[in-house]
Amino acid sequence: MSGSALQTRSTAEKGTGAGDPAAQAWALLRMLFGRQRRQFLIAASQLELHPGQAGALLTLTPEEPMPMNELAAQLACDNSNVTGIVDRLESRGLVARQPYERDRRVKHVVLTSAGKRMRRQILARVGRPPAGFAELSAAEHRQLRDLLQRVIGCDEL
Amino acid sequence: MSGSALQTRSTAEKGTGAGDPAAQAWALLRMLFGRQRRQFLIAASQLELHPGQAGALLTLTPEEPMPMNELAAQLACDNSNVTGIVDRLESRGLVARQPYERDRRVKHVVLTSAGKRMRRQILARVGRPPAGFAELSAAEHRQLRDLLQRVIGCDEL
DNA sequence: TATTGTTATACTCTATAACTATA
DNA sequence: TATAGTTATAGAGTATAACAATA
Repeated sequence: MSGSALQTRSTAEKGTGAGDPAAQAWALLRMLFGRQRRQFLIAASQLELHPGQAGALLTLTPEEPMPMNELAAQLACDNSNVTGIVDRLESRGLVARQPYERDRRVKHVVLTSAGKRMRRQILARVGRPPAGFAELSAAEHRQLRDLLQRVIGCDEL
Repeated sequence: MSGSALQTRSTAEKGTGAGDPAAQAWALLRMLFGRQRRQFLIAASQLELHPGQAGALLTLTPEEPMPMNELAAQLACDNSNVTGIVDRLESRGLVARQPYERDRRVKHVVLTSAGKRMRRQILARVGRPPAGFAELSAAEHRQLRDLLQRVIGCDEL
């Protein structure tokens, strides 16, 4: 389990650019999604984490605890699944379960310091933008940010 | 296996917008990645496909056959893994293995017509851009496309 | 000798259903 | 009655190692 068989090819990224600029822009975004996914899987493998475990570590914020419930929703999987994922992360000392006083059915998941360290390692591998990103000017970064805000429909940030 | 427990929440998408416009733009892109991933998992579940199977169907193009080898690289997983995924897709009649004359070690995977139909169904659920995307003007679509081209470092398209 | 794909193994992911404890 | 989390189960994903066929 050392990620030896994983590679970073980027072939088969063609045949998607037909049509108007809107279709082309969306095709480029989907290409970015694919690259990001591959990079994520490779990073997880190198850190000896299964994809679900790495996803959970990224979903958990270093600051605030998250109910198992919410974690399942973020990972788009069943609650019973999260039980197992948190079990394994807990047995490796990466997360901990905390009781929640205000509703005693709920358990909160928090990153341990080892978990925060591991999360930073994942982010160091997948959380950095591609090389071309840094070459944009400050004005272009603002332009891109504003366009993405409207695409997402998110007024915060 | 009917996707009943899957939801589309979009909470916990905050705390990532600190810093300069570049960091904000990248945070927005990562937010889009997360949304797209959740949408993909929900779509796969609704179509009674496991994530790996749906990923394989999306990776295969309707036109040209792909070696098992290449499919494994695209999915960032081991060759032995692809054997099982293709086995199950083949038993459902969604793909077929083809011999490759020029190198008889290689087998090509092709989508059957049922497989192409299923692929279109996946794309109908995850291949459409978010609502905000359609609201951009033609000029803004071109702007976004050009910025993304430079981010990706891709001169085609 | 190296590579493609398969098999065997062990472990993890995933959803469903049934269960406990709490609300 | 409804909800949060667990358990049990069955099937699928995942990497490693060993193997056969081919290059």
